[in-house]
Amino acid sequence: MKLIEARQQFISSWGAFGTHWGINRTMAQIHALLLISPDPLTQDDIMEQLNISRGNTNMNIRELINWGLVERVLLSGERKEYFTAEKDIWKVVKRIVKERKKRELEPMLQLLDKLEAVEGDKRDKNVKTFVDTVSGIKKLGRQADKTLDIMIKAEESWFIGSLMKIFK
Amino acid sequence: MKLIEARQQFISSWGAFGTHWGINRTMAQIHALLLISPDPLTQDDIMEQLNISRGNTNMNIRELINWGLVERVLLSGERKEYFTAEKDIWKVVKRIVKERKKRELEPMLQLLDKLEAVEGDKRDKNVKTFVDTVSGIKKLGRQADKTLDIMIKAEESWFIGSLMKIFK
DNA sequence: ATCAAGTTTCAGTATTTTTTGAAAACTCGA
DNA sequence: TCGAGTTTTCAAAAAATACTGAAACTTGAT
Repeated sequence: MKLIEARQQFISSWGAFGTHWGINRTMAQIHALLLISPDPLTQDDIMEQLNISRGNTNMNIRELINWGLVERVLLSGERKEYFTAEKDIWKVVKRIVKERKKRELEPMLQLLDKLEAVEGDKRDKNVKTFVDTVSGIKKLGRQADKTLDIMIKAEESWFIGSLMKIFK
Repeated sequence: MKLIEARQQFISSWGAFGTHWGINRTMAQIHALLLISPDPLTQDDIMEQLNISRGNTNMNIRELINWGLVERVLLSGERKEYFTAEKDIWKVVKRIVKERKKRELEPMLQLLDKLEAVEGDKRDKNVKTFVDTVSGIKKLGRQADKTLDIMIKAEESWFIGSLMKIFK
């Protein structure tokens, strides 16, 4: 397979992959493109390579910057802004985990705390089932929260090494 | 907070949560409703409680059954089908992990194997960056794959216990 | 202060995804 | 075999989401 074809396939699969995880196709594709580009790219480079409009490109780059996956680079003597992606995949994963934890897991746990304190007699099976379900999710959620915290701080080598030992 | 209100909030948040993870709102809400219902429900119960159409209800229940999160129950003497959700959250998580691994992670790893073998000279920095990126993702992906396999087989108590010891 | 290069915004449009509802198909007792 | 009760399908409609392109804005050199 030629490089040009392989790049195309990587970008398109990364886009499709993203959509299964609540990330929009274009954002994932821009990320993919930057991941496999040795040098920083301009907005125009990205527009041209992915065949998307200026507005779309701009919005999605901004979102990637919010997620901490892409950064602006200013090349001396250049007026244009360049963009580059973090290439260390372990760092990328940690960033994503950290953001999603903050945006989704933590608010969910807060809500569950509130819901667990529902009024009512636990002898009512509706109340009992509700409280038991909420408690169960909360317990596992809290555990996940702690585990992810440690993962976020870990070095890749340490992380993989530990897991290998622990998990058989 | 009254039970009725708490249930409503749980269902609606679970639905919103789902949409961030590539799961459609209705499917997540039906799952939520079944999780907090002590007894099996019929299609009509679900339609009524969530205010959705028969077709929508039917398709999403079927999808939940495909995921192994919900099962049909036949009550003796009843013509109607009833549905119930697995209540053990650890089992639910394992099922979801197992399915998504099969549907998404494994195909991605296969693709990466193919892409890594791209033709071209590694002294070309475009080739080098591409291959390095793909290899990096593959390496982490394989690790995740192994780790998730072990998690899928694990008991909740063992899992939490181990993590607690290892991670601090 | 002006201008040109570059960036951002956002109303309108297009696309994708989800939902509806009615018809078809199925199921089983009489 | 019939038919009432029930489930399933799917074309069309609605809703949600993403994308475009042109105007507004920003920046920095002259």
